Amino acid sequence: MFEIIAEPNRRAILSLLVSSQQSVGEIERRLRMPQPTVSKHLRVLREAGFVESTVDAQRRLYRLKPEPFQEVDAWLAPFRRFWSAHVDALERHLDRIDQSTRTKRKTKEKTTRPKPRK
Amino acid sequence: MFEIIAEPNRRAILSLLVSSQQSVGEIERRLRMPQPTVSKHLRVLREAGFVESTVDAQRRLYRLKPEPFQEVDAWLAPFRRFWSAHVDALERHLDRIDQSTRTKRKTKEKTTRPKPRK
DNA sequence: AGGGCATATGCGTGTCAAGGTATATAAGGA
DNA sequence: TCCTTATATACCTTGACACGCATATGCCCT
Repeated sequence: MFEIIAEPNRRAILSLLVSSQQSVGEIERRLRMPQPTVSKHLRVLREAGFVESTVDAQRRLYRLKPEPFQEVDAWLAPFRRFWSAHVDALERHLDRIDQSTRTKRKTKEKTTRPKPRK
Repeated sequence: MFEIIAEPNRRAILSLLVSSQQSVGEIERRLRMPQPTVSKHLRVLREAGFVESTVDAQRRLYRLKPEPFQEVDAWLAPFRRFWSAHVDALERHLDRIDQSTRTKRKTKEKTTRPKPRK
């Protein structure tokens, strides 16, 4: 599953689909990627459950499926608990990325974290 | 960065380090992985900023660094907003994984669904 | 039916990364 | 100093995969 999102073109496709569903041609056009490449990546994404497609005449409309993303999130969970212990230097980092999100998150996450034992 | 965590052995190492820092020998022993393999993966992880090491006599103690995980989380963020629109059957799933996080997130996120055009 | 558009698939090729084995570096203890 | 432990690196081989190109499949329209 991680191998799927390790491929930059596939991540680009996923990021494109997050706004709304797209046809193969639209993806090809927006990402300036040869059509067989798009189709092949879509196949991989479909078989991995990241996307699904519906038929619209000759076109196929692709859209995201939530499950794999949740699995990634689930894998990330233990590490999230870990890094919330290190909220010092990374506050600045998050500030740069998204000010408002960081602020909200900060108010609701307290730093009660497992310490390194040993 | 995604290529880093795409490798199963590396994910195993990261999961092992989440509890506490470990020496190369401990990782080798616990994961039953040849020592050069461990060292090579640790090198990749170190150069990608996932881990750092301190010297303890002849040993090197490796521990996690938070930054790359935050980046993964940041990449996941837009998709998280997406899948929270599909919160039906997966509610139970998330409940099992992390009760408090899910609840908090849900309160602040609205359901903005892309509509099927056509 | 035939032609054009939209998408999928097959094949050959090059690249890159992981594993195995051997060896190098370095610190500790006798 | 010599030996042992701990970790890192070098070299080679192999397999997976992404790409380009060509072609196949399928639907629409006239």
